[in-house]
Amino acid sequence: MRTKHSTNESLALLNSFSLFDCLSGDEKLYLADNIVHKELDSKTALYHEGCALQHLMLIIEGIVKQVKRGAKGKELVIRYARSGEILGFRSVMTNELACTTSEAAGPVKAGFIKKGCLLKLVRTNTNFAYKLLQMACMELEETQRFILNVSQKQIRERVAATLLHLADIFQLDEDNTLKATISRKEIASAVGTVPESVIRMLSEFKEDKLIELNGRQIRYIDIPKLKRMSYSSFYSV
Amino acid sequence: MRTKHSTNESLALLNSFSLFDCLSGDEKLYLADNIVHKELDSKTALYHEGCALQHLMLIIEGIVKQVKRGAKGKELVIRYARSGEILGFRSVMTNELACTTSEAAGPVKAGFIKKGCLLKLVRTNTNFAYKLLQMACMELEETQRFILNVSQKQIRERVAATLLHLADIFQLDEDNTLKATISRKEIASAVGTVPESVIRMLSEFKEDKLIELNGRQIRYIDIPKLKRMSYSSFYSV
DNA sequence: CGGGAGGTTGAGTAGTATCAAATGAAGTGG
DNA sequence: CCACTTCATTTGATACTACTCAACCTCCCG
Repeated sequence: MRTKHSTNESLALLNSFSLFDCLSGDEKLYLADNIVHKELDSKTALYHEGCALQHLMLIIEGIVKQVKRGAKGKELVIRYARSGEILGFRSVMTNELACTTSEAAGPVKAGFIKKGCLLKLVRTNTNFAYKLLQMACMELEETQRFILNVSQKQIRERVAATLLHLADIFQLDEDNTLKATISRKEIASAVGTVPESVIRMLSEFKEDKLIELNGRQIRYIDIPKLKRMSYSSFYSV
Repeated sequence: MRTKHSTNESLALLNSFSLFDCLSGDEKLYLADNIVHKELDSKTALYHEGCALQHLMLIIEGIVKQVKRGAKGKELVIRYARSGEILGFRSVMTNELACTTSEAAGPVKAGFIKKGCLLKLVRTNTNFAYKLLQMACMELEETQRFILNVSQKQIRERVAATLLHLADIFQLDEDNTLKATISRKEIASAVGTVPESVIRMLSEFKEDKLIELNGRQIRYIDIPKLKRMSYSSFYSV
């Protein structure tokens, strides 16, 4: 779904992304005029693995789940991106195919910026290029930490870490309940395991009074203990 | 060990890195005057995890092993970088601490460029910033693929993939023997497992006539089969 | 010759995945 | 409102992978 927006609205949007701080007024105006706003229903894909991306995407509102498909079609959630973050710059920058699929986890408002439009700015404004570079580097570090997580930790620690990460991303309500209902299968994809293993761990955590479960609702009881459990996690800190 | 080099030598060096293609003559000159050449013995560290890096490092000759320390001190080889590649730009760009340790795998010649010197170029030459950005993005993709590898594949496939990767990095001699002798422990770190598991796999591979072993020497017999084995590997292709 | 480090092998085991079955929840259509 | 279907979740039993631990071997060096 594509919606119309005034230049002013688009400008305000740009100003809410620190990435664009370094743009001049003219540059912002140029960009603002070239942003297409879209509202996406839950589970709609912003782009698919294997496609050549033509746009950089700004998440204005909502959460976007970035997924990578592995052998046997087993999915792995690489990252949950939230409002203020951007998507697709890897493929846009390198001209290579997207190596992940991104889909809305819940209703999402996003801004699409044409590749050429972005590249023009990158090539004329060094500070902007520098800022993007920093972003890429930070994402790189996160990803490298993630490797240790998946390769050296046990399921118990990873489930704990994932729960904390989900709390951080989707937030908790006043009752300490996760503001999102996520299927066991999806949690498994984020942990890097199968749903059964997740269920067993959640049951254990419930037994140990770390969390309470009510259908898909998860209420966090003992967050400090979860943190200790996920020790050396890249999620926490 | 630090050695003196003429500006001309340094210039020639810069020209061998495609990264610097986009620099003007003056910029290259500036950089050339600010490169410190070092020759490092095997196992010498170029930098340590947890340090704030003050230099970008160019690998002029040799292989550098990038390692990350996990829980219980278990090491994981994130990457083998070869001549023509650069190290340390993540930390230099983001001002964050190095999240890996890099050490020479065999004798290495490297060029060190001061952080400030590099940043000056990044901030004045957009094409250069863009090029660095592309590099970061490519490394990001590799790292993401690596995640799938470690998280979804079995040891057998990962050992096969690692053998192929090692062959790619260190090259084979006319006898198809790996031009490097690597301890089982190090192979294990690259695979993400313990030495015993590596040994068992290597023995199996030997049994199946995929490789021949002679102490630390590995001779590759059936590379196509190894490739099939490591299917969907990020190393091969 | 003794000691140490790396390498190899085997036995035992912990941790996960797989498979199958039972339960529960959410429609759907009569 | 109730059967019927379908899908997600849960639980149990079992298989298997890969790690741990311990013993032994081999080579090298003092």
